[in-house]
Amino acid sequence: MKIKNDNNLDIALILAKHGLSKTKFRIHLLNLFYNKESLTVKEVMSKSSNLINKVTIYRALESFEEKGLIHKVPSSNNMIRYSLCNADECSSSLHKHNHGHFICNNCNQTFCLDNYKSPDIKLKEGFYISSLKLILEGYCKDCYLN
Amino acid sequence: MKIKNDNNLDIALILAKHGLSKTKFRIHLLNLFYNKESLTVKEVMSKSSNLINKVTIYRALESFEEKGLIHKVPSSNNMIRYSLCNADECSSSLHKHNHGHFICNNCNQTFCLDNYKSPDIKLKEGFYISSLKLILEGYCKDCYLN
DNA sequence: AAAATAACGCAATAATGTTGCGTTTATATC
DNA sequence: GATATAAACGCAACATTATTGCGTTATTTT
Repeated sequence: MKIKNDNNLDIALILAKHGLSKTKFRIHLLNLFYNKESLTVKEVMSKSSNLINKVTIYRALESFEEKGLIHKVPSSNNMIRYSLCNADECSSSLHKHNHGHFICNNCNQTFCLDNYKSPDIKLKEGFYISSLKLILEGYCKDCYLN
Repeated sequence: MKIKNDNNLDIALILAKHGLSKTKFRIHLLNLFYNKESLTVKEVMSKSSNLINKVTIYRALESFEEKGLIHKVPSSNNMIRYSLCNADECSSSLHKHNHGHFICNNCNQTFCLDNYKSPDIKLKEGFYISSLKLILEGYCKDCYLN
């Protein structure tokens, strides 16, 4: 039986296509990403078995990023946050995400702003852009009112 | 004699206007910001006397931010980066920087992209935006070629 | 099935950030 | 200018987040 997520995607196949071994944990991890906007190491920990070692999490995230599956979302607190890549637009060398991210200062939930299109930025000659991201921070509906 | 930076600004006066004590270190720190685009704690350390305690640095940056002098620049590594505020547009409660920041992955130099104007983002009802930032990461002229 | 490669777990360590508290320095008041 | 008040500082201890080396286990390739 194939392992599928809520969106009916074949998670194991996606791992294979990106040259990643399909271990129990990595299948679980990729599923997490397909079911949530973005994740920090801490959040992955809390959504995984206590048995999984933190080193494994760090290394899995590193591999996923190298293979172009996920990318870092810049944030103002000191925790690295990862988000699924837009399969068509990203490669391991260039991450271009033309949607913005909204991060709640309180609950750390992250929302993608799909309707935002990035501007056409022109840098000075010689500069190389490897990623372009719009970051909004504030309070989400739940946290702002309470 | 008044202490002035390269731009001929009265640093001590700026501190006073923001309700901050003008200690040797804080004058030095604000000068650093007026002479460089952005700074991490690590960079402040290396540009300060060895005698200054790291706790003092953390607390000074926190105060500067609370008083609306500097703001956090989101980044993808796990180091908090601060940048001078645009005096007219920022208060302690709302940091709106409608220029982008380019951060070099190699040397960590940060460049302001003044010619970029942020889009007019509309979030769902109930959401509150406290900051809006465009982040570009890549390689600067010096690091890309070498 | 065996060999090669990738992933994992453990333990130790590094790097970054925080807290409490007593002391010093700067600012405000007289 | 002296005194009271408040802010900033330094130290030591601690907390959190991230990394490294290495031997073992699991997955993939042949």
